[in-house]
Amino acid sequence: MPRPAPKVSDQPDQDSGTSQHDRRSQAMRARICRAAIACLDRYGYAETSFARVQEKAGVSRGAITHHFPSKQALVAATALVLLSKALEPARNRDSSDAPMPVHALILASWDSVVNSAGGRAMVEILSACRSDRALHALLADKLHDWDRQSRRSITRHYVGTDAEDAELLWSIARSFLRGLILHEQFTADPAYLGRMVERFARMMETQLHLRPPG
Amino acid sequence: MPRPAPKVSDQPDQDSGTSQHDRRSQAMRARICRAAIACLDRYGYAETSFARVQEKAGVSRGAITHHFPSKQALVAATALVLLSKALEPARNRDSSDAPMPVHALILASWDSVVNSAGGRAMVEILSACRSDRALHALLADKLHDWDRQSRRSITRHYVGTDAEDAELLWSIARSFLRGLILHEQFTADPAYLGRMVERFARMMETQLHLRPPG
DNA sequence: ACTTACAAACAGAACGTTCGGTCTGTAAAC
DNA sequence: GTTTACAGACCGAACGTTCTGTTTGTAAGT
Repeated sequence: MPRPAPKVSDQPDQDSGTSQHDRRSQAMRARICRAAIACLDRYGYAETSFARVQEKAGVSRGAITHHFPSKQALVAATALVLLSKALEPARNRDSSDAPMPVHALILASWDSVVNSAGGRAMVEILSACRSDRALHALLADKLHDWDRQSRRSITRHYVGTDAEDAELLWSIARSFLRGLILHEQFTADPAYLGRMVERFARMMETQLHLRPPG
Repeated sequence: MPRPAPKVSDQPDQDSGTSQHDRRSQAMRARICRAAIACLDRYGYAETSFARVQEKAGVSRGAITHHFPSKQALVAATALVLLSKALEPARNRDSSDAPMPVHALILASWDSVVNSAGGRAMVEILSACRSDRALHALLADKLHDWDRQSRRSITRHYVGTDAEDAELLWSIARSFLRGLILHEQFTADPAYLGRMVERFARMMETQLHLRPPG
């Protein structure tokens, strides 16, 4: 028995990243995913090709195909990066800091999550999931998990009219903000989107409230 | 002066369709667009190719390229078909019939407009407009016109807290319903979407009301 | 400590397929 | 007889994927 079996999983272990191989590898993956986000935002899922990502990231073709066996695998990995980012605004309020008021939470979600390169890339990915079976197979479970996590995170700090109302309302808010990205095609005035967010936040704070302490 | 100049506009005149040529032509265009809607729904914008539409419509390649010089032109024409359909639920209430209550209006918009093959196709088109410059050029003005028309149609029958509030709220509702199409990727339970629509409608009817008669 | 073995990390050429667009040919309407 | 409405072959480009090198880190044997 000469040596240990080579790593099979493409999901790196918790304690990996210590060796030079792993560190280089992770850095390359992150670099490629960052380029993929930019391409998804600018060109959309269909026009996001290996060639485009390769150019944007400044890496070789082989580097991409080595880490991601297919286009779907690349986009799925990129989606996981985006999802973990999208959980942060709620997560950093979990422990010591006080949660934001509903109005501020919605405005912040729009400004720093949905209406950003990452947010627009995520819309592209969700849209692609509808028709790309391979992508759907790679992402469906992860999206369901993330959704559960997001809803649980909200009910910890906010309440509606009953127990499950808060998560229902927050799902509504997420849907609205996502739809707003597409609404940009209907109006030439970008400020109108801001007015919509503001009005929506005003409506939401009549239904969703900070959970009273204790 | 031998004959009138050949048709240039892809928008048929009001009084056309009388000759056999025109009737056949319009029927073919409608047939192709109907197939395009099905393809956009099932395969998405990127995978909606001439070959797919050709197969779905049961026509030759030449028939498509004859009526639509480019893929973008085909999709743009399809979008116009969908937009005119999406205006109907509000339009048939314009004259004799009484407008629907807010709650019913939202549920009806979801069931018969957004959550249908046409509604999902429209989401694909709006998403594609973000990155496809040629498609954007063909559709931007039409979308802006449609948006104005939709907002005007709403303010005729509904009121919010002030003059422009109703159209703001209706734009919000449209964005939410659109975003809901993409939310389907987050939950394995399709009934959850229905609960979201119901809850949203309940929230909306506290802000948007039927215009009092007179 | 030095060699050897080997797998992972790239690099880049090559592949077959499919795409959107064009181009020629034919039949029917006007 | 001229134009329109199709039919279908054809083309170059771009796509995702696969393949064959080359380099590099690292652990095992000596």
